[in-house]
Amino acid sequence: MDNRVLQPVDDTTVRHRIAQQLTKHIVAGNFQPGQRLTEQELASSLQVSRGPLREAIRELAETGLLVSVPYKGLYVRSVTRRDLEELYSLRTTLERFAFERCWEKRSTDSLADLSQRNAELVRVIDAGNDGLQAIALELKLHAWCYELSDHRLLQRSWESMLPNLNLYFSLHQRAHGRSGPLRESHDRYVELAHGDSLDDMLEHLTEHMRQGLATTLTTLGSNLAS
Amino acid sequence: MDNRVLQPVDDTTVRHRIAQQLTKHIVAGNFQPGQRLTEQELASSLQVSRGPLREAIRELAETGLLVSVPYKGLYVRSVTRRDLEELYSLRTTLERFAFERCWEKRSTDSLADLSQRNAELVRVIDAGNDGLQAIALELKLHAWCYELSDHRLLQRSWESMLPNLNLYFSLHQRAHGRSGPLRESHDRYVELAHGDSLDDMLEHLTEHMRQGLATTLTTLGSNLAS
DNA sequence: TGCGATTTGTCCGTATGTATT
DNA sequence: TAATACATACGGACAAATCGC
Repeated sequence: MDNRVLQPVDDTTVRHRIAQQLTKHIVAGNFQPGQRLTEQELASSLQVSRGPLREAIRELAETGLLVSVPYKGLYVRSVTRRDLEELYSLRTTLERFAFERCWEKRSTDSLADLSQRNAELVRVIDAGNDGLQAIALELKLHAWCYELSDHRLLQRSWESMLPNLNLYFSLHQRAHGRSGPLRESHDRYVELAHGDSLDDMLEHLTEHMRQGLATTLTTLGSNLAS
Repeated sequence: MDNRVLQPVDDTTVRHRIAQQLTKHIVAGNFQPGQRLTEQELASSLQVSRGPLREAIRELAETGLLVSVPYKGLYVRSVTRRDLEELYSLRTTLERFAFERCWEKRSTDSLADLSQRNAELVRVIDAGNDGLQAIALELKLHAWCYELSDHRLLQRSWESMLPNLNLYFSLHQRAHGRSGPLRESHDRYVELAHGDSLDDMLEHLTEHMRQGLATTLTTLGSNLAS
């Protein structure tokens, strides 16, 4: 029942803690998109030295949350319409692939797991007071097919998309006032995942993504950069 | 005519040079797969301090060429059959997506560019004395659809696969004696890219990948780890 | 055009934590 | 258990590059 949404964390290294802290701050909106960050500020505010901080910066730069330009500076990623379209289209491709890969691997246990994830998502949505948690649970629901696909490289790709998805959803929510994902938005998704037609699943998945992009674009609207 | 295959490099930072050097050494086989590396050795042999070295290590660890286990050590990636299958399957998915994306963007200029890349590949293969160059040119040929797709995130995905593909092909070549890609292996690929049927292109692409994986697996055979 | 200030990049010495023997 | 080797982390220093004046 506990079910930590966050990945089991290595608290062991400072570098990793810094990376998590930075990710959290960016997603939570404590930094403005496009804002410039200086290492000295970060180091002193996070109470760490520049060494592990710079290593953590390299990791976040790989996922795209931070943009590092040699000798010029460090910037928080700014989200453009193009970024959203690219992420959604690539994610659609990868999630379709994940379902193709996991389709034959489905079992009663794993399907029960999927339903469980949806139930928890619905529960938190109904509670209605923790949008960030709802976002995390929605992503945890979508993670199901990647985990089941048993494809480590695909899993890595998903995990590299995760921070960006978290950021986009979080921006969406802050723009839209308070609203996480819709309550029934994944019922058919889960239902089709239980069913017999992979084609139906893929088609709905594609439409689900298209819909998500559309609402995100309209909601964010003028809040997008460049 | 020059046409540097390698990306235009920032020589500006030591960190970047280290990352390139390490990549080159791993691909060239100067390190054994699974071999443990110590920072001090690397730092002294590369004549750099541990600071930028550790940052470069983070970058290579993200692409998978190096595996870093906190407080234990740093290891050169060892290639398993599963790794090959995963990379080929994911690459097939992404390259199909790239062609779908770039299909309408094709022009006489870009198609001439593609033919040019194939011509250079064939020329180096015929010369027959530079396998690594042939590998680089084959990858440059395949990069065409990613570049034309005008999808930065997809492009990034391709670039993160590149070092691994380089490594696999290089292993293949060292196991097979001296042999780069086959001379006519991409003629039909290029021909279909000029054609009118996206479906035919995608089908051939998928088969091309399947074939590549098969030959790689049989050639490497017992040289694979675990 | 140059100059100074700021910041990133780099190096080194040292101390601590961890794994392995 | 102790000891060794190494990764990790810290802090200070200097060099290099960028930006504003």
